[in-house]
Amino acid sequence: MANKKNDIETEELIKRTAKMLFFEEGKFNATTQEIADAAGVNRTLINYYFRSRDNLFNLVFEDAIKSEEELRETILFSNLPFKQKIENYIEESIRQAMEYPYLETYIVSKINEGVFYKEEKNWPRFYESFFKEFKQEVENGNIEKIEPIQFMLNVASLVSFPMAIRPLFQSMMKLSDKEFDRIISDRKEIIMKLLFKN
Amino acid sequence: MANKKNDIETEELIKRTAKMLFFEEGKFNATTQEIADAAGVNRTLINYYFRSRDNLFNLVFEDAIKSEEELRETILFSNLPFKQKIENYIEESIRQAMEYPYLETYIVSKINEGVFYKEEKNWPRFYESFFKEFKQEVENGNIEKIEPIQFMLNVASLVSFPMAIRPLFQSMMKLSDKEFDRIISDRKEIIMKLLFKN
DNA sequence: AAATTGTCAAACATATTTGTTGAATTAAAA
DNA sequence: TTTTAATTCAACAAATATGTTTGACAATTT
Repeated sequence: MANKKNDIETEELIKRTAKMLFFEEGKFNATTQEIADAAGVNRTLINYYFRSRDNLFNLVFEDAIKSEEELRETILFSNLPFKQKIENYIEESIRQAMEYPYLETYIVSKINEGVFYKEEKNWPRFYESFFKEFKQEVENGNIEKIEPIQFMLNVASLVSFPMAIRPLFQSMMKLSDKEFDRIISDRKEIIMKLLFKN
Repeated sequence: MANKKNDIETEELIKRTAKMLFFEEGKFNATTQEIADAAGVNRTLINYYFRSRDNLFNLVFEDAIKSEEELRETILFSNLPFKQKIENYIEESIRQAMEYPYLETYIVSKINEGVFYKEEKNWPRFYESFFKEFKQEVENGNIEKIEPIQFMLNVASLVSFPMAIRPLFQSMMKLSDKEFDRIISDRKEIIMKLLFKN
């Protein structure tokens, strides 16, 4: 059994193409035809492999959520010192954001459409150890005293928002792609200096 | 000539309803039928007043852009001291964001769809005076030395992002509406402390 | 060689949405 | 009261998107 000619390739190709259209080009409402064209395959293959458009969309969406979760988890729950964790997180977020500029926006807009968030874990508890470390840093005088959740919001905001509004911001400020990329690259250091006292 | 019965009301009602659906409820893909239902009028009236769906959408979109521009301009180019300006801007942004939680996301997603940004002004020049003031603040030691554009990104990010990801963040962190509103309300002070040294 | 699998192509049914039209109704203006 | 403008209703055409079916073809297993 298994596969012939193209092996799994085509199924993966379609998924990857959808991913590219969504997250790299921001075409959130791509039709099956557009996806098929971009992938260079027949439209019927989308139904052949994924049964329905919704199915494909959900698969891609869950992949996206998962990859964001993994990013958070692997870094934030590592054994590195707190400050190092944050630094790695910022770095990795920026890297991901440059690869998939529209990923954040896509997830947000999906949630807005009512796509429910899979809540397998109890996040507040999950974050408890992280919060503990954070409080320690505050006590040590390395971070201004605020709620941990506000700190998280600060980090996420400073990292993700610029990418989310990239098209708007670029056209407003008349920035070339290159200029914007440079600005983003400079952000890690800026954000770190904002978040930590020393 | 002029108007009978309902005066301008209905036309305005439809526009306001669309605005509500988009910016308060996040229904970015609302159909003409949905808008008509929400407004309690017949669907044909949308064509009657706005000729086409696109037209209505563009009107609402331009209104949105304009109100954001006005917000920026009236505050950032006032005669208040720099720090006061920023404080007012944050305050007003938060207020607007609580009234229209999805406004920011809507604009971003529209831009992503390729709706061009009306560039009547040359923003970089427009911001020059603001940049000047900023540099003065840096010299006075009130703000960490960074590029003005990075400062702007910081402000916008810290203010707008939390609202943009509200649904995602709330369900992730299991926060009630009330709790989240409280967190947002606390942000002004937090952001100010982050941005200014003293 | 025969059966299976992946792929394409064309055609079709169905659903959804938009925009239009014409007739009827209501209420206000003249 | 007559006229006019706002509004509803029903029906329809056209466009677009989805999902299904069927037949063909090629390549690969069996």
